[in-house]
Amino acid sequence: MQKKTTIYDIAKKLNIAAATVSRALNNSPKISKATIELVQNTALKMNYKQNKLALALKSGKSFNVGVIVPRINNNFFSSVIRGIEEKLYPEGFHVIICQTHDDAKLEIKNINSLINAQIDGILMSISNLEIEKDDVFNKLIKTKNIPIVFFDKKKHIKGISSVTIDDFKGGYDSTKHLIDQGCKRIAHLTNNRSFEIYKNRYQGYVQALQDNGLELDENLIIESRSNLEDGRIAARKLLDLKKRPDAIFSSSDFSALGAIQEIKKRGLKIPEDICVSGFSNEPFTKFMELPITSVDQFPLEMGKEAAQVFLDQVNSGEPNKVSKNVILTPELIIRKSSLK
Amino acid sequence: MQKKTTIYDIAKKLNIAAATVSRALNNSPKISKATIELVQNTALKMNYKQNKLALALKSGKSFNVGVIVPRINNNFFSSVIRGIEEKLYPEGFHVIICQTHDDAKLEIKNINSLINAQIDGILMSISNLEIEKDDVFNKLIKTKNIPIVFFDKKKHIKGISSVTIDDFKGGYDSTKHLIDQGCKRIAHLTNNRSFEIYKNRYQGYVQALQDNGLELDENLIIESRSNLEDGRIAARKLLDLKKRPDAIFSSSDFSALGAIQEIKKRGLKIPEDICVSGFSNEPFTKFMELPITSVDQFPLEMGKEAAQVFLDQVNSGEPNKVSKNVILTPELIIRKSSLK
DNA sequence: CTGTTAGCGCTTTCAA
DNA sequence: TTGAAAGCGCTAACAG
Repeated sequence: MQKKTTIYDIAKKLNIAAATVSRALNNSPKISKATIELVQNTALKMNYKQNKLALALKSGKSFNVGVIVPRINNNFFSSVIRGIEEKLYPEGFHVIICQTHDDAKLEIKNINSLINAQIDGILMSISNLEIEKDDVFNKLIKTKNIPIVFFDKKKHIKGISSVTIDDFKGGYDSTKHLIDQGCKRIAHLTNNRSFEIYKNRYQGYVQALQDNGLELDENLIIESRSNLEDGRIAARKLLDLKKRPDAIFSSSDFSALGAIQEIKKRGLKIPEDICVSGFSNEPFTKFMELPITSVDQFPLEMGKEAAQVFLDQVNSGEPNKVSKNVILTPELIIRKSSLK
Repeated sequence: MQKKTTIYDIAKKLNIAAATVSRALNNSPKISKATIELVQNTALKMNYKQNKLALALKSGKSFNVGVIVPRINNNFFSSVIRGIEEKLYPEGFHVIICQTHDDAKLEIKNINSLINAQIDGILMSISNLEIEKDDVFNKLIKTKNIPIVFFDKKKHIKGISSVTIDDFKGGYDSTKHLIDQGCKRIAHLTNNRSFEIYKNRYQGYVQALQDNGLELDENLIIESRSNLEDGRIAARKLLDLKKRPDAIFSSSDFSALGAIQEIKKRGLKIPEDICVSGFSNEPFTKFMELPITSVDQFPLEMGKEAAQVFLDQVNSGEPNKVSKNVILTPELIIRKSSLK
């Protein structure tokens, strides 16, 4: 194998100083056109590749940003990531993706790994609240001078920016739509309401009921995680009630799908007997034989916004002085599962 | 903001040499227990974090490996990545994920970005063949001394390892199963057969027909990409034939789903009128009201194997001397869509 | 067991 | 317009 060519190799070959090569490569205005051209041509010929590591060591910037998400194999997160990439690539940043698999320990580990890798910032959807995150983040902000941007799931921490959607509106609109369909007993599949997103969707649901003179029945509110199995279990509970619901607003497409499977299994008809709506507008909601009403969170936009906030902070010079909270507006997508 | 602490800060505080600190931090056996403990404790107190960049610059290794895939938002690729992570994290490597979105230009760009980031290896599912990849890769292997491992989609290049599944068997088994169901006119949705995976699935299909005395009808073979729309289009063509098929073996779950949608739209019954099977065992094939027969490619295993091959090469000292071709065995998962 | 020194590849003062 | 030299943080060879 042949050694990588460095600016010294070029310098030696041309009998000039390495510093000159460096400047020429960077198109410094202080260097004569002739030298610049000469250097750049020889660099090309010698197959020179800049060593970013050295640059990073020197400048203290790595031009890498870390993105932490629970998992990448769903449309929502992978779209957010795509949005981040689209915004950041042109600026010369690379994107390092880490998955937490909803494991708090792994999340902390990921953060530390990223710090070690000298990333210039972290964009993340926080996946755990049990550990005293504030400490971790406060240390992060103070010790290093690294901007952090939360998207989707956030925690309110001074100095940390966030990009979220108006989950309250998402919950409100979904519920209102079900009410408009004539539903009177609307159930809600919620999730850990320590997370703002779930709390807000829940509150939107409550408000819509209230605004329309419907009573809040605690029996119709079930906490479950965002997966099929939990959706099925929740549906079972609801269908076993003496007075079963005539609609379900789920804060997750996955549990909505689970619920649908269970409802059908019992021989009930959707939307005739029970209307169902989900949240996130995952592609499968559209592809199903029975397409599912859902709320689009504009993940691509969310990613772009998060990246923009990061860029703003980095470019501001004082990364953690300015922090910003962006709230995007979601859109209810009405499909067969709730359309009587 | 406070400057990051370096080994020099620790050294100064303890009145010892930086080298000693470095050794102590690395648990060198040449250092007294007392010093080691002292150093490590002060390091902890001073909130010292090793600067991996400096380490990388020094050692020439970054402990980062790059993974390049067309996209991360499908189960297959995200599972492979998960497998890679599981194998590599414990070894101290980090995983940088890049998406090509099937764009050849972007793929080359990604490779170069990764090289620039000084990654220690590349694991990838190659997504384009049109550019003279050999050159790119040969240069990569010779100039740098970086191991490359192909998984899923590969190209046969000397010195490059690969981990794939036995696609021939996947194609053969699927077709044989359809034949066993009594199907006589079995169509095949293939894809660009310049890629070995599609060629092999196709050949398995052909062989199964032949072994069972069925004739190969070119009209029943349609080239399409792995998405719903292409599946629909292909199905339309097939259903418009004078003698329409009684089964479809698709080399993609996505186009299988598209085909199913089209078949239903025409009022035909699955599996009664037409049996359908896909490839990849994407989760939705299981969740559908009509679960789809598919071929499991064991992506988690594939990722682990690819990572192992990478580790073997790195640890061999001469990364590109040893290359290895691993072939995993797929499994046909039979579901309603093909079970008469 | 520990210190000194050099060097990974690059940029950036300071001088010329 | 260019060169010399220092330094980013770390490790490793050599010396003691």
